[in-house]
Amino acid sequence: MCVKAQHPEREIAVSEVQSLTAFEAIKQQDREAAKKAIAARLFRSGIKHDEPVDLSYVLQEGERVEAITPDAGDEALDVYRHSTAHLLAAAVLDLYPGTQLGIGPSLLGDAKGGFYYDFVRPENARFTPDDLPKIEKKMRDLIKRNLEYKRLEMTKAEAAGKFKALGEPLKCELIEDKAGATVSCYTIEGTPFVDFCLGPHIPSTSKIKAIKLLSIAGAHWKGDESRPQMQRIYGTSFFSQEDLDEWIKQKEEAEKRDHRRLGTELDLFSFSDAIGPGLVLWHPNGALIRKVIEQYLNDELYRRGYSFVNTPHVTQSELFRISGHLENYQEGLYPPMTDKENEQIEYRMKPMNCPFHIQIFKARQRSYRDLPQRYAEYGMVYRYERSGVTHGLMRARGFTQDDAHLFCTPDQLVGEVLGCLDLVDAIFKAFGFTYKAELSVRHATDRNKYIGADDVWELAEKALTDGLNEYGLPYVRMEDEAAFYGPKIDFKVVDAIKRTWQLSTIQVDFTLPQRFGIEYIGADNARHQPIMVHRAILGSFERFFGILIEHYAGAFPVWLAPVQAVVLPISDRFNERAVQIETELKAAGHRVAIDTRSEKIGAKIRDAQLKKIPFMLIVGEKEAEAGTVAVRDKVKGDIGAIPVAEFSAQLKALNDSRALTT
RNA sequence: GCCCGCAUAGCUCAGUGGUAGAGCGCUUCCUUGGUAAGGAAGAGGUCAUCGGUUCAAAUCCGAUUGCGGGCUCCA
Repeated sequence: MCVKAQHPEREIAVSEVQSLTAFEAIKQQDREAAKKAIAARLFRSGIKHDEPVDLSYVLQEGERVEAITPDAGDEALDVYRHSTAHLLAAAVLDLYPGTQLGIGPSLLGDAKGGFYYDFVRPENARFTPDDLPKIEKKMRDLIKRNLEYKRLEMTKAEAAGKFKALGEPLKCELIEDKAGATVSCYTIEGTPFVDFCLGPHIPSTSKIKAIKLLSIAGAHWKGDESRPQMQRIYGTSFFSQEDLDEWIKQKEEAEKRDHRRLGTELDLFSFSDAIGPGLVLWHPNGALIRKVIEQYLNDELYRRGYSFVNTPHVTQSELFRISGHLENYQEGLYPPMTDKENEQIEYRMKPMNCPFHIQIFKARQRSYRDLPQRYAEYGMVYRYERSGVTHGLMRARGFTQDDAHLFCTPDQLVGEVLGCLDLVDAIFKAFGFTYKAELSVRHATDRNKYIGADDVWELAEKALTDGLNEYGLPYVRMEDEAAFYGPKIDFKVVDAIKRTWQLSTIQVDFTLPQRFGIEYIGADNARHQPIMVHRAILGSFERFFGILIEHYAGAFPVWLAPVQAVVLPISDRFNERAVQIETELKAAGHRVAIDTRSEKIGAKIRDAQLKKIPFMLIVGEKEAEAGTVAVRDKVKGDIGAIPVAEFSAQLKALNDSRALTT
């Protein structure tokens, strides 16, 4: 057998060898790479094979390999963490015999950790947080012993028999699910651990350099709530202690930005047990920021030909029976209220605004000349999120959508899509977010789960695609991700610490116009069904505010800051002058506060810094005499004294341009 | 809804069966100062709620509520 081992740059012919392993092949080209390698990338007839392979893989004719070394990024980390998950399971089996194994994959780019393994302990025994250090210690012991990861290939029947004997029914179930005659298993030498696993894995435990177990969580087998719940242990691992430390540091940084913590510290919002879970109280500072955002949105919407509407928070259930929500989203609705005078009638808190906007459309006869109609509303909706899923502002039971519904003719659809794209772009830029677009279309062949005729779907998809192309916005096409009622474009923003959040959506809907029987009179004097577009930019004000708080780490830019500048007199002697300055700036429309406490200037500055106020205006002897303020920028520090009017003009410029930095 | 954990002053948190603590914040007084903490005194708690064990419970047990980490769900 002649096997060619190859380096990306230089091809080296390898002489006749028997059973050349990936490791040996790599070693012949590059001893250093072989030393660092944790797995190998396999090529068959020059084409990269789907799955990477173990270093112990025996090369077949026409195959070549490259080393996967720690600097290979996610590809390497994936193998490495998967192997760490196995190490975790081996340690658990060693410490807690009789534990059943679930699955143990690696996770990449996940805040929860780098891997997990699911377990079931015998006789309802449970892991507690105290167990984590013990397990971690055992993992380190196993690392020190440099134990080999071994791959075993066998028939399905053999594997099933093996796991049955081991008392691993869950593994047997997984094997049953797999197609194909042969399956692979992995062991870690010297431990009781055997796993049904595709691989590949690192050659031995000593490759693992830095580990940390993070948390214990409940998780259902195969994510199915009707199946028993298991205990999941989350952990992470890195190629070096430095990388792990860096990750921990970043995690701490994210925790410092937690909107729930900052919401309390900066007095932005709260929840009250007296009111109920997931129902937000906007405090003056938070509500002010929200008003500023709303005003900005108002301007953008008016300019783009939107009309504002207002609709009630409750409605007779009938409305949502017609829309189909009652049937499909019963679980997510607050329970009904019965009419006091007629038991036949029940009311619901509204989970969506669309049927209300449709009623406005239906309130009179519409001509094609009236279209498009663009109804916008900051509509508060109520969804009964299951207890245990609410999460600060990010997941609330009552929230306010920046909702709009566009009713248009088929010809107008592309234009409306373009308008939405332009709006999305303007708004995300104002807040300093970059973003990505995803076009979700229906399944390529399976059409059963969608409603609406093919030609309408094609029209809608074409309108969205044409819009994206005409606007010049790159996008990812997502097959099989469309809603059952139409295709959509979703937007994901990237925040200051590189996390992504889904915010906006533009959805074409064929269902509701049909269900509610809305129509317009066309130029042909016939009745036609309008096309309806749902669109939200921020999604919900509550969630968007939470994201903004974390994005800015609580330090809002001037145009959003609840207090834009605080006047700090050096001593009581200058309080009077300070009040004058405060009054003058307030009269000019700025949001200004004053600190007349009998504290030293250092303390006043410190407090203003902690409140993240953009500007501090210090007034002492010199400034009082000269009619100036000594300006201290929160970020840049002391930037010198200028006349009050000049500061006012500068602040106005920053505010009006919605500058993100000073 | 489910699994695990947590609940002590406005906030952050000590307190392992025997009369409730700290720092910050708050109030008052002193201090009147030049770019991230001046000093002193004081107020503030049915230890989430309900029940149980005990001579005695913040502390042990059970339930409830809320919060946190996950699972699941997300029109």
